[in-house]
Amino acid sequence: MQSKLLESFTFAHFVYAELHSPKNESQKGEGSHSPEVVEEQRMVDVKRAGRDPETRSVSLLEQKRKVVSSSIDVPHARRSEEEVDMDKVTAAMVLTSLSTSPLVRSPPVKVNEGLSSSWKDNGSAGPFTPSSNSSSGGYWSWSAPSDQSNPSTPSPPLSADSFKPFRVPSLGGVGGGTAGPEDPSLEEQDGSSLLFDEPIPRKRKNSMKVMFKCLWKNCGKVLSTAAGIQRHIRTIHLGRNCDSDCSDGEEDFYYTEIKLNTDSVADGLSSLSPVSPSILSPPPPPSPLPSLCQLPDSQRPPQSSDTKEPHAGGTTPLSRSAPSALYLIHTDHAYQATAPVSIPSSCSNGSACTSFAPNNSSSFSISWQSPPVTFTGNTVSPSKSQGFGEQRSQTIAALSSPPRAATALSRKVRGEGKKCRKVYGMENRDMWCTACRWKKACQRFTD
DNA sequence: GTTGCCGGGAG
DNA sequence: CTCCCGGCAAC
Repeated sequence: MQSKLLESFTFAHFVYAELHSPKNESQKGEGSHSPEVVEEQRMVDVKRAGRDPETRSVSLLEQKRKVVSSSIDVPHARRSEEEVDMDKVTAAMVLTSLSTSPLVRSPPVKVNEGLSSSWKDNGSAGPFTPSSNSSSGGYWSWSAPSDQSNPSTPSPPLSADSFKPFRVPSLGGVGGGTAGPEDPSLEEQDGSSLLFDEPIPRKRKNSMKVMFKCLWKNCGKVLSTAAGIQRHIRTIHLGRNCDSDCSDGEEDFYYTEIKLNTDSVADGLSSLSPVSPSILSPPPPPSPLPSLCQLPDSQRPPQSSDTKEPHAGGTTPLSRSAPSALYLIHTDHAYQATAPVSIPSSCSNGSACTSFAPNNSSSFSISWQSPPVTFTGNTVSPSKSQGFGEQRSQTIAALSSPPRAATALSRKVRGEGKKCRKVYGMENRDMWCTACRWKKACQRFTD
């Protein structure tokens, strides 16, 4: 493994190898390091692929989404011109690879752990340890601080569209120089906390489903993955047949994220949309379980707060040729109109409902800025001249909201009488009525 | 903190 | 369907 690694680092990244190879044998004693190795191998692949168009497709399939975070960090850390170029290429490739894999969201946890450990190792085993300075560390010392500054920045992959930021380098030619180091560190906190608080959350069906809707005129296609929608836009609307290589990220402006509350909505949507069921990926990872809200949060911020930095830099294409986003945005609100019904229930505990925080409404998320402007009630007006999208959405709203409202009202008030639990106690649980045993409404001592 | 129980998962 | 439990709201 090590030798392979070294080989692959021959060109631009011999540096990288230099930093690692001396330590590689000794540093492995900490914990789960196999992921690390794999991760590094992946990174190498990406880099190489950036250089070699032929290997690209192969490596793309292999590394998929996981490279993402690492690939963005590396350039940040060392900003040589080469690295910048690589950065662009890498970002583009990541996009491409993502588009080939609808699985983007499911497994980030494990990956991140591996990643973070890998980066931490980078930091700790870096050339700054006195021992390693002997060889070549001194020369590269300039890069080491940045290595350490963002050692574990794996947060991006956490979210569904976390890859968006990676498009950035290719967009504005950020050049790696302007990117502030603050953002990674900030993200680091969120990501890690989210990740490590609940390593293996109980699998629970999430009622939230994130879809991505094409805003192009008369299209309205809805896909379950951002990558998919990007590709759709790129190929169908932007007429670009080439890979994401030649994409400048413009696609991002032509789709929007939709959050669907209920399964019924999702079903309705999926059945309405021309998406083949096979493309549909499972609902967003149920990972942060107590933080049902938190999950969507973590998905949204990357889109806005994180992407904001680059996007704010240049208010780009949106203005020039945004498709008839208007009616479609309206449609989106119609989708969201179902949200107010459920949001109180899921967010009333005040845990993490920052998804609608004002700071999130960056230039990117037009659709979030002006909530139910036109769609204020659950009432479905029997208007006949509805737009296609509108009509669809209203149907959906009508489908989804009533049950929600009903359930909100129908929570049984707590009975004041003693129940099995109180009467018999926990130790005599077998004497409880079955309902009590199953934590249902007591059947024995009804009120 | 405890208790009742809804919603939903597992089998 | 039974069995169980997370998590919420009321205490």
